[in-house]
Amino acid sequence: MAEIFMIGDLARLTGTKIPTIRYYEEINVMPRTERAANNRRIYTKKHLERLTFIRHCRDLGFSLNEVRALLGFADHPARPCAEVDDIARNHLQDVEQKIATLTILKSELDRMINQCEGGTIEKCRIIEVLADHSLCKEHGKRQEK
Amino acid sequence: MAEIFMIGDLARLTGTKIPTIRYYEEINVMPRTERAANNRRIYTKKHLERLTFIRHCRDLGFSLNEVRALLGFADHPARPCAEVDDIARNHLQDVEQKIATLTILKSELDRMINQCEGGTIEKCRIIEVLADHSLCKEHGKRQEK
DNA sequence: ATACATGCTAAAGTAACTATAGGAGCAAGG
DNA sequence: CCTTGCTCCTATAGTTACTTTAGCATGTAT
Repeated sequence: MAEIFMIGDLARLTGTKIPTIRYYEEINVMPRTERAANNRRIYTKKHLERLTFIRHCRDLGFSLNEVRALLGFADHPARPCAEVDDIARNHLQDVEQKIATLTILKSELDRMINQCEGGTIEKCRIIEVLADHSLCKEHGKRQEK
Repeated sequence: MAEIFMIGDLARLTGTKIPTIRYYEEINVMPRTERAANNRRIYTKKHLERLTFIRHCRDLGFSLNEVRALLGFADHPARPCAEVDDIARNHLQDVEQKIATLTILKSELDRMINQCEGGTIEKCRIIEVLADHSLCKEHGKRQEK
């Protein structure tokens, strides 16, 4: 039995705003769907999965272009590995890089927060750390792509 | 002796593009400065420090509005720093969540690549992993501000 | 029958820049 | 003296990934 969803259902189930879903359709990240007699979009479980996938990727910091590439994997599961291997490795590197950067970021935030003793701003280490680049362990490595 | 800087100096010293500095001025994150006879912006060490602060915040993923708030705090050293702490803690949570999910994604990519030995990726679980809502601890809280 | 929710399209607005066009000021080289 | 090259200026448009608004049609509940 084919379960069907309206756009609002997808929105609720994935935590995406309705115009965003329509936007994804416009830029061909989500496919154009069938329409009901009243012109409303009709979605299936496949669409729900695809949208969930897209949103997770976005949450993880992939650009929509990267998401398009990742969707490429999902869309052609039978493609020979050789064609895909490269892309996969690149994405892995991407992910590793992101984890690394976020980990550094986390430790800085940790450090900042722990040094703050709840006094006044005058003595707030957070502000101090943010103001003084030399207190930052990692520098010179701004902007990835 | 008052050291002065031109916009290009600030750009070099902070790793910011020149149009970005002008943009910061336009949106009042950086102040309007004095101009030299030839209409060029003149900056001082204060400006350099402020820009460094801003860039550091941005690198750590704070929005410009958050930066504005942080700059406001920095300007009022006598106030309690609980609010600063709050902004930082919220941000830390975000970052921790992202690391957790990326780590799952990484192991999935690892697995995909290792399993790929000249065959096909019939069992591409990547979409399942990323489409699986249950792997996402935090949901319903997409979109912070 | 009349709210009120839900859907549609099209267009404009937002954040945080980045890029492009066109032009001025000034030092050094031929 | 003139041109080349560097840095600066303003103003405008483009980019990414959405969000908001306007105006209207349809569907469901009372």
